[in-house]
Amino acid sequence: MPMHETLSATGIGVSLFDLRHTFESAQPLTFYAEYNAQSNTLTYTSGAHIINVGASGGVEKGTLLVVSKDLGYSVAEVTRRFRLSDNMRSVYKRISTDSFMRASIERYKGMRLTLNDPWETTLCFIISQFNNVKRIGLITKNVVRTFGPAIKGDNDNVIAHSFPGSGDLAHATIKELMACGAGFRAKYIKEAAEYCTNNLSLQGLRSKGHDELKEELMGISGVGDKVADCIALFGYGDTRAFPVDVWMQRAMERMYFKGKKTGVRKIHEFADKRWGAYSGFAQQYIYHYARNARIGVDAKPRLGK
DNA sequence: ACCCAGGCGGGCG
DNA sequence: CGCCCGCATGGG
Repeated sequence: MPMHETLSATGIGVSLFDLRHTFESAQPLTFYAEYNAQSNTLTYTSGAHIINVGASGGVEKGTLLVVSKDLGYSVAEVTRRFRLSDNMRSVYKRISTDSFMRASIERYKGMRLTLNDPWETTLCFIISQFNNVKRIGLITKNVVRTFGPAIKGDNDNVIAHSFPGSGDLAHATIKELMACGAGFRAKYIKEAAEYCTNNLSLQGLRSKGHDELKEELMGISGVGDKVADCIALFGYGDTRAFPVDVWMQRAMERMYFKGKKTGVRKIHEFADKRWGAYSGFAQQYIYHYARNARIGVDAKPRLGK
């Protein structure tokens, strides 16, 4: 009879932190974590660990309550995952380049970039292609439930699944992946899993610079320029990365190119010149604002002064 | 019914 | 190179 492991908890002081905006801004945790808006709490897995995070207090100054069976691991995990060492005051100073950016920062103040496992990020964003946020989450959770190693509770009952590693998916069949709803991405998922298990060490790319990192990532089946930017940003913390999806393209054209059709290359050049190593932060604020305000679809954004 | 979604691979010019 | 097309599927 194993000793009953009890949960323990501790609080971390945070400033300029908003759990809801962070969760809702279509980063990897959006696709496989569980968020409770009522209690402002988030539950997710990290390896075989189950982590519970609750945010309280204000956005300017608040507390992150961490609850788990292994506090040492979990506090380190939360600190890394939510990039708590980012000084948002200086980030905002660096990306407040115009009234649109100031409006987005004001509206989504405290939204953070997250830093996730490279393979988890790769899988999430292969699933993301030509897809919408709700269905990305649906498919990702199906894949986790189907292929992720079981996490068992005190009664030996399955209470959750770890995120499946590339090795767990390398032997998946197309049929099984289709049953998860992956559609035409099933082939990409299988090929990417095989490649990242047998031919490429994602962990080994951590020391690469922006350009070489993207180039290596684009060697993975189902990973093109945009998905490579997402993996670089959310999986490696490469904040020079500036993913341009359809929402970003429309918003950038509307806000910075007088509404004219503009190629992704030009948009990248513009972002790099304007925000440099902070482009990834700028991107997240532009993306989240654009998607919620439906910029370029059916509404005009209201700008601050 | 119709259009769209955090795009990519492949084929063609 | 760049351009163009098909692609599974469910939400709005």
